[in-house]
Amino acid sequence: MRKPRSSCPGCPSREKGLCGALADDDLCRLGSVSRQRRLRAGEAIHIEGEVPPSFCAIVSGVVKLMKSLPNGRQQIVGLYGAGDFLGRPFGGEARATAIAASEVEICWFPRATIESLAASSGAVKDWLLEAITDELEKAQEWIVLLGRMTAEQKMAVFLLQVLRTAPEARAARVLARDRAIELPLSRTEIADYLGLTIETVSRQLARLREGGVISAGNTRSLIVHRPDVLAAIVDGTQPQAYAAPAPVQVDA
Amino acid sequence: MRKPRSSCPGCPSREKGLCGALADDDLCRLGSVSRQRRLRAGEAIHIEGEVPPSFCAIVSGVVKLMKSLPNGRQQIVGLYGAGDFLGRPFGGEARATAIAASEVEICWFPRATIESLAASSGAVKDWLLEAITDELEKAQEWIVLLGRMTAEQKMAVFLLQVLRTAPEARAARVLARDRAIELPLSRTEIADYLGLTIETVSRQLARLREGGVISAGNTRSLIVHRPDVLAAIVDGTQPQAYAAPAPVQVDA
DNA sequence: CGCGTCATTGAAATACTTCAACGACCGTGG
DNA sequence: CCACGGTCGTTGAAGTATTTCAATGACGCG
Repeated sequence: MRKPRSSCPGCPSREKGLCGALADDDLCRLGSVSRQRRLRAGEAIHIEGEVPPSFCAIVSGVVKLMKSLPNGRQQIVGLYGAGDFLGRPFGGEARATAIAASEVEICWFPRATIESLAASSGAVKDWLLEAITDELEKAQEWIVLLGRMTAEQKMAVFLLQVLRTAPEARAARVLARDRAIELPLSRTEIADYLGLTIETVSRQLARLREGGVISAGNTRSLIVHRPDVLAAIVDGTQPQAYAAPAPVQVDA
Repeated sequence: MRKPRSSCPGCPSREKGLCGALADDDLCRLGSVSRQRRLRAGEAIHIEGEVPPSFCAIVSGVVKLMKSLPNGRQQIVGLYGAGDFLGRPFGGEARATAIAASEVEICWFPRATIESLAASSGAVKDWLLEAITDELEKAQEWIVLLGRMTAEQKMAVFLLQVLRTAPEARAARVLARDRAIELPLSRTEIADYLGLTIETVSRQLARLREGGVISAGNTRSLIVHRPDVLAAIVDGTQPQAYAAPAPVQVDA
């Protein structure tokens, strides 16, 4: 009957996520009511203004949290990946809409289960507290980016962030040259994330390409030749013209 | 020896703040190690990169949380007032600098006390969780403001926010006409809050003045004649030219 | 093959910034 | 008391980054 500690093998929530903070019997309780779900890109998980009936953990894929303005413009206020948790214990209705940005697998629990789990377990509250604190810190960094950075700097931050969260990031140093990356977002989504227009995003990428900092694969992938230049752009060194093109050229 | 529930009379943390969530004996424990402190505008409470030795509750005044960029530009990432709590249970070093924006009174506790309090009391954790969740939601709204709003809209949001948090806000409806308000921030601070330059802030206020939406007191105070116009500016109705000047004129 | 979506590129418009000068306010010290 | 210097806010003019509008190109799918 009991689920052993080794249940959900390979699920990112088991190690770094919420489920790792759970005692065995709580994990069992959660496991018995959880349901896996697979979403296609564009499908909504919960919608602004509605009370989400559930919490969920992201098993794989990327989810974007968005807010819309009356005029129809949108802004992505958060991005979540494998191991991240979606939903808040307090707060009735959702203040933003969560949508799958790629194909996404989620693990899905009734609201009441998590709430009673949190009520009985200090460890669960601790985990939630820490997760939300992290999220707040990221949000504050994003505030700085949106308030005080140029389009060029925003683009550089974004690319470095993708570099950092790429699958083989731990092994290869973030500043290693000539690394290929997959962009988790479309141009429109990048624009909504960085507070720019899609055209500006496109032009900034073109500029980086011309400067030899990156080179294009297809639209969803590219190679970052000079992450050091991206970093220099972010802290405002590297004023305008980029350094000499990457010495190591890829085949072309 | 025990502090009765009626201790710290008038302190905003007792009703809506953390101290309201405390059991009597915990409150006593906290009271015995707390110290009041008064800060002048500009004094720092804790500094980015340093481990704050303490937590504190704001008794009166306004505290700004700021982050600095390498180029020296600054961005306010949060604003805290009476009853708000400063400091996080997790997280060693502070990720931002907290500075008194006005004359401020704080109630000050050693880090260890709060941490042990949180460890033993579920109610304290709940309070922290709720407080941080609120803060995150505000941060996300600010992300939308910074990413997608024009200077005019940002200014309108700011004025409405001041209107909402003004002392007599509960009594007078937020949308009541001709209310006088005190600005809690200097022009420079408003600029750092809204992600603008000081000149743009000044010009937007001038425009609102010309349109009869507000009128000037001294630099730190003004009268909002038409909060409804401010609201219309925020949702993008009220394209450019403002409505007719306020029918009710102040003496002049 | 043609259509729809998504990305790129160009040219013009514009919102905001930057640079600069000026005015108001405030406390200090003569 | 008034002159002085400093900080802070306002205003103007010029510059620039980003947006907007518009056209074209690439890709995928029926």
